[in-house]
Amino acid sequence: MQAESRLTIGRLARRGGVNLETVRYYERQGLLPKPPRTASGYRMFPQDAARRLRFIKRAQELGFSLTEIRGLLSLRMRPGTGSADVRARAQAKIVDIEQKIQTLQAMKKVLRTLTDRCDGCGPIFACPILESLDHD
Amino acid sequence: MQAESRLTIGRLARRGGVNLETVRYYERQGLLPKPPRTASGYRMFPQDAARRLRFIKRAQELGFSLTEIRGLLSLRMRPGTGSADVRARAQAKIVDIEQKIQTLQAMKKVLRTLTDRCDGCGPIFACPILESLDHD
DNA sequence: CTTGACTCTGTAGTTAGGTCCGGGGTTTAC
DNA sequence: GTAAACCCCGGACCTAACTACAGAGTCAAG
Repeated sequence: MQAESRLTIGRLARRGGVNLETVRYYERQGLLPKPPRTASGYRMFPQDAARRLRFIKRAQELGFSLTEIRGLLSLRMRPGTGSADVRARAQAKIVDIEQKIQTLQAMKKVLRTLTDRCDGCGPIFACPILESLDHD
Repeated sequence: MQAESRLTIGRLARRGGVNLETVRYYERQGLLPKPPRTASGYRMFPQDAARRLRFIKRAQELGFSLTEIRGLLSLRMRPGTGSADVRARAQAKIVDIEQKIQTLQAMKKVLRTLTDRCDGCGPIFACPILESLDHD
């Protein structure tokens, strides 16, 4: 009925790799903007809703809660109003992200010494592996 | 009664920055080894249990589930048996971690263009910010 | 013009990861 | 030696983030 340029909820769910009910849930939670409806009440999502879904999923895998993700998604510039606030929030998020990266890098390093050194399985006993990324 | 070298559950919880009940929960879930008990049944944890708690918390913030964390914690070398398996699992985790790092770096980059360019708030309208870390 | 796949709303159920509570023993500090 | 603070266990409860269902309307294919 509609052109291919808009997605029904089912198509969107498949493209975004999530359950159909999840799409509705995200809409209720304000993570997806309320889409226009057809005369009969069907939701018709813009194409880029799928990208947004995938973004949400990725951010979740990185430990962001839906509330935090809502915050991230709201970080878009409208010229004039509130740009200083947006800037500040973005900067805070950057710090947050940098910390995550650092912790992950520390984890990776430890895991790599494990795979490297223990290749021939030398004289290492139960080395206190993961405990080592502590220091604070 | 006991020397300072072992922790009661309450002390451990405070040092690890978690609720006391969480410690018991983690013990049940096999994330903390079952500690020895005093004659009256009190748990006495070794000092490094606190480090382990903090590790768990951090890993959670990075999006690892308790099940995955249990897997990470079991990656310690016992010479001889199963070291090839451990090696393989560690390598898989490294790949996993690298992906997380990459996604975070992409996020960070986008946020930085937001804070940098929109400093004087130039001619940018609602730039499709976060959607841009998509490409796959 | 009917049949099967899709959609709607609203409500209920599920899972992971905790958190709280009550009734009871134990330890420590005054 | 007793009150405050701590610990035990088992089980109920809680929040976030889904997921399923029921009962009814809609759309597309043959």
